[in-house]
Amino acid sequence: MTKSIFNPEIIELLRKHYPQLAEKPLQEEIATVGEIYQFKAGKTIMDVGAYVKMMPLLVNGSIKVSRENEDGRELFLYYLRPGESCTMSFTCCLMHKKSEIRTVAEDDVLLIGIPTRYMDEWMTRYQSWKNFVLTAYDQRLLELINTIDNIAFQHMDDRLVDYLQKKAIAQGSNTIEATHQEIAYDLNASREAVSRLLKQLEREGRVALGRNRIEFLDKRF
DNA sequence: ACATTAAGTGATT
DNA sequence: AATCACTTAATGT
Repeated sequence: MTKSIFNPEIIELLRKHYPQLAEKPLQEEIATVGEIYQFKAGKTIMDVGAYVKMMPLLVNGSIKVSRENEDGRELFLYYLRPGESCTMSFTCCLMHKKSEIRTVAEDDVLLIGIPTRYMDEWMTRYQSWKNFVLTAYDQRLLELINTIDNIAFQHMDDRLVDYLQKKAIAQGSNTIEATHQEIAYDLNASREAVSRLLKQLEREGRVALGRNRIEFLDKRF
């Protein structure tokens, strides 16, 4: 059993990235039971089927969240940004369920991990915690509905642009480093489809293409 | 120079 | 839109 030590560094991170968690006792409790974790780019943080033992509060970097279906095919869902937390982990924690999703560090990641056993009681003890969780849920749900729309209506071109924009934001650069194959895998599409759509975007002057590289020329991101 | 991997293309379903 | 078969281009050894 690890001894809980009050970590003032966490208070600082909370103040900076989670201003909505303003209650002093809550901050102090997080600083006592929470731990700071670092993950290198590309590292899997939580895999499908694993039991969730902590809830992450993302501080730095981006986390790619994707789902894997029965055939082992992957589908990109969304990116987590600093100030956001993984909605899935709440449910998984509370119900002691295995993870349905995989999370991978898109770039170098810094997060505060909170052991799952506190989720429940904080919901009743801290108003700001409750709000934080519910707001996160609401936002994520809306975004997922959006994603489902895109998939259901099979607008591959829109899905691709959406994906590229999110990836650009997640990587904090207008130049994306990825192969067409990798993108296709994330979108559950064929490589050729991605190549053709990217070609078209290039003809429209929206992107510049290179091997392993897609540069966004659009200014809005 | 050669092998390997990424990307582009046309045809077919 | 997926798959196939093939070409072309870029990169590593």
